[in-house]
Amino acid sequence: MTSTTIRRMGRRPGSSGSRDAVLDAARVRFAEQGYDGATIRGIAANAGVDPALVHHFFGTKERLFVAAMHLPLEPAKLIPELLAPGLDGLGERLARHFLRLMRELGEANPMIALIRSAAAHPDAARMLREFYTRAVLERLAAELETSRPRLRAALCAAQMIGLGVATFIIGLRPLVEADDETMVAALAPALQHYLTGDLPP
Amino acid sequence: MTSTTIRRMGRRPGSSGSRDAVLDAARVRFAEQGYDGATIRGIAANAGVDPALVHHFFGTKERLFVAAMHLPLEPAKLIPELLAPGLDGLGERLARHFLRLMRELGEANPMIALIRSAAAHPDAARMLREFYTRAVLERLAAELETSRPRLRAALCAAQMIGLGVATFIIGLRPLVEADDETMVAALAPALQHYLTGDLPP
DNA sequence: CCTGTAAGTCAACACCGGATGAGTTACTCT
DNA sequence: AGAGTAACTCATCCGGTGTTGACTTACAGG
Repeated sequence: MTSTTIRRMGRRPGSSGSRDAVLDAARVRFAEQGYDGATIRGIAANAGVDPALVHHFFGTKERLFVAAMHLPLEPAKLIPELLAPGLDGLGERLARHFLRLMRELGEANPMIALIRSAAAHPDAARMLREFYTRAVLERLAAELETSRPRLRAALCAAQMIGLGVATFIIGLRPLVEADDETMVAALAPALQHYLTGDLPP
Repeated sequence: MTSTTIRRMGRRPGSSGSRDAVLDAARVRFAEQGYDGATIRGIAANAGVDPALVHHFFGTKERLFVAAMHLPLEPAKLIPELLAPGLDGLGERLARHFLRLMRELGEANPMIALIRSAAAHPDAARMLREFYTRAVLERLAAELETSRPRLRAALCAAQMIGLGVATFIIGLRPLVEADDETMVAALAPALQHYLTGDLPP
């Protein structure tokens, strides 16, 4: 696991990419263990670097966390793109996009990291809530031409969060083993119902 | 917060109920902070008791956890009860039961505690997975007369887990504020679709 | 009454993780 | 070439945690 590279004092020749190595390692460990579970020492070891260097770059564990969690997501582009073809089939497009994203992010999945961290760390919960509310919920609500758009967006979010938790954190086998097409077939109608189905006023 | 009761050495006269106080406090703190976040000292303080007494009763933090997490659920009774009236309306009955359960459990909710703990603690994830698989999924699968019953049960679980996380851990406002009837109207058709809708073989 | 046992406290240990400050080496700019 | 700064390591501190062992007080059974 920890590479047995020889360490010496002082700066290395050339550009080392240590900063990025730390960020990558942080993403993986935060995703695997959450904010509290991940340790600076562990992240540093994965990055092949002294723990103090992490502090040199990022100051505190908290600042490292927010630096590592910058999502590779552009809701500002994504949402109009998903909405463009209209409300018909939106549930399916959402399901497909979500599943693809989960697969692509792999073991350094910042969404899983945030959920894991939110579990024991109210600040992370707040980050997640505020990010989602501002970046997704409000934006989607503005473009969804239905009743109670915020509630609908939140219901979709809950479904996708639940899928992530059940699959990647709890590891329920039927979900882990299901292929994407099956999941799309299962999810799309439910999401579509949340988005456009009848709701009491 | 911490009561300023006078402590003295040795056993107290009468029956103190300390053991139960510790269990109650443990349920609350584990639910609020997860396994790692909750501390023996904190639990002991809430119970108005010395930390060492917790060890005296339960030995280790882990054993306290499993003692505190014994769910007030009887899936063996619950599932036949929900299934008895048939597949029609099962989604709605499930939704109603789940929402009522969540409300009743309040701040000492062991399900939230388990999810929080599972986030950073693989053992808790395993507990949750095994409990759910054995007590709910297999039992439900045995009685659900549809295709792919395990996947269907897991999809329902994912939806309910997601609702719990989004509402109680992340705190998405539209979900926190929605009344039960609205939630039933939203959830029931989705759950019903998971249970009896079309799925690829 | 007396003895074992359970309930209860206190003080301390050992460990771990975040943080710090000093010291070292390399790049960059003038 | 020289000075300043950034990258880097080492040793250490400090607080918080689970856990332990010794000790004290009450209860229950013979």
